[in-house]
Parts: sequence; structure tokens; C-alpha cells
Amino acid sequence: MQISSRFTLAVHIFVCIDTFGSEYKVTSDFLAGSTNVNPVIIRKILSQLKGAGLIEVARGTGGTTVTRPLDKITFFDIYNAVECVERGELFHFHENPSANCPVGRNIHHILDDKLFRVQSALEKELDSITLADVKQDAEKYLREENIYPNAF
Amino acid sequence: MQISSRFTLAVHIFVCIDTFGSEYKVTSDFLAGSTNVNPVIIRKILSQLKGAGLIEVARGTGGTTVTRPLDKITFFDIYNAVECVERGELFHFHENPSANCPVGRNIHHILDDKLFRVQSALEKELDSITLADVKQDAEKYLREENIYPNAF
DNA sequence: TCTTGTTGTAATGTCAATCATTACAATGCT
DNA sequence: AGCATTGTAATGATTGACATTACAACAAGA
Repeated sequence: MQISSRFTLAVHIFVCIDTFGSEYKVTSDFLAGSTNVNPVIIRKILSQLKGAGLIEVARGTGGTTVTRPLDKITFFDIYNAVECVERGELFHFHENPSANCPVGRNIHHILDDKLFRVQSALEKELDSITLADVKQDAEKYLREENIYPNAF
Repeated sequence: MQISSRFTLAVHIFVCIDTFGSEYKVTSDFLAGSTNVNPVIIRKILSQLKGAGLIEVARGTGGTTVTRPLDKITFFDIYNAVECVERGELFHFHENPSANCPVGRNIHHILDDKLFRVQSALEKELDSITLADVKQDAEKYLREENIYPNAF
């Protein structure tokens, strides 16, 4: 299985807030337009990001703002916020290995630390990338677009 | 989403082959007993492992053997064999970001290298763990069981 | 205070993947 | 030939993802 597109959507949302926030009111409809994803899905993600304290969403009036400097928000923060992985466990284990088999009743002992190492490697890399890195590249690509505005 | 239990099942299967292969004929029914998973599912996984050249399965007569020394089979080999991740892409991207939005039409450029880094970190760690490592721990736990055979 | 634009959320539906299960032809020993 | 086993198709239950409709709650401006 793949990690839910909620993750890439969430990052997309942050880029939009940063790029357009000063010029436009960034609503769920606005974001739905940019991502081409249903506004209700966007609101669900916004609600998760809000729950993690990463953004603030204005009820009634609408609009979204980021609560922290971008270099203080990592991919791991976002990944946790949008709950890409059930119970924080990357690997799905077969539920009931046989207690009658020596291998079956020890398979968790044998594998858990190794699976944890793999999961930690993923999480560590996620934690090494911040939205400031993303912003930097975003600005680079948007600038190049302005230099060659009609290139395609 | 989580990585399919096919992965942990496949490792479990290897441990069984190594532990019991000299004493028993390791059939899909035998493995179904140890894993507590339907034999047809086991056969599907065996077929994928066979397709990757990691094991051989005897038609008709039944039984499974490993084709290589265990230190030459990594978790990454198994992970690839059982196709836990579609198209090899760990992150599911939202399909059609808006071409009318500067962010929408650049989001792939902006994110792809970062997502690739994360995926590579996962794969590198998977590749650093071999079935020989698993065998070593398996023997340790099984030995401890024999020292305290009725412990629980 | 009424209107307007928006958020939050429930309800429903479609689709794809996982895993279980039944069934059976094909296979290769004995 | 008989037998245990593999390979595979078909069907079903369950779950998560994402889309969509609907509407109450909300905040601000007219």
C-alpha cells in the first residue's frame, strides 16, 4: 500500500498558504481548486493540521494561517498530523501466528526490533525535511516560471 | 496505510523453511498452520517469492527450499518480491493538481526529490537487514525456549 | 438583524486492496 | 492409478480512500 495522498495534499496546502496567503484568503475552495481535490477532503485535512497545532483556520470568515516559522515544521510533523499510518505502525503484522509453533509464537520477538529500525529510518528522514526547504524550492520553480512565463 | 502483512508473512515463511526444512516438508498447509493464514494466501506469496528467484517450490510433490544463502537475501528483496507498494512509489500523489495554479503545476517538481529521499531511506534500511540476521535472532529465541520449555 | 461566505461534520456512494474461502485442474511421487 | 500438493480462478467480506451532497454553526459586513 501507499502512504495516503493526504500527506502530499497537506504539503501542497502549506505551499499555497505561504505563496498566496498575503494576497488571497486561502479557503478550502481555493485549495480545492489548486489541488483539484474535493473541498470536504481539504477541510478534513485542515482540521487534522489544526488539531496538530500547525495551522489556524478561521471559522465563519474563512482563511488559513500557519502558526509557526516554516523551518519549525517538518514532514514528520505533517505525516503524524494526517495519520497516514494506523497506530503509528508502518508494517501490518499477520494477526494470530500460531502459539503451537515455535516460530509462530516467537515471530514478533524476532522481527519487531528490525521493523522498528526500518520505520525509524523513514521517520528520521521525514523529520530532516522542513517546510522551509520546500519553500526554497517552490520559490525557485515559481521564479523560473516568471522568467519564461509562456514556456511549456 | 500500512505495508501489507504479505511482507511479515514472507519473512515468517523463510524462518519456517530454515527452521523446519530439514525435518519436515514445508508445504503451504504447514505454513498456513504456523502463520494462521489461509493456505491460498500462502501459495500466492510463495509464488511471488518464486518469481523473484528467492525460493523454489516443488509442484506436485510439495515443499519449499531457499535458493541462496540467507545472508544474500535482504528485507528489500522480499519487500520488492511481494509488491507491498504500487509502482514502487511509497507516496501516493494527488492525481491532477491544477495546471492553472502556479503551485499546482509545480508541486511535483517541488516535492519529488524530497519524497524520493524518504523512500530511499526506507529502502536502504530494508536492504541492510538480511535473513541471516533474522536467523540469528530466531535461534536465540528458540534456544531460550528450550532452556525454559514451560515458561509462560 | 439579515445576508453572505465559510467551516465542520454527518451521511452516502464508488472504488481498490486485503485477506478468506471454495473449487478444481495440473503436477509429480509412490 | 492414487494421492498429496501446487497454481489459479472465482467469489465474498471488510476496510480505507476519496468524492459528493447536505446542512447546521459561525463570523463579519450591509
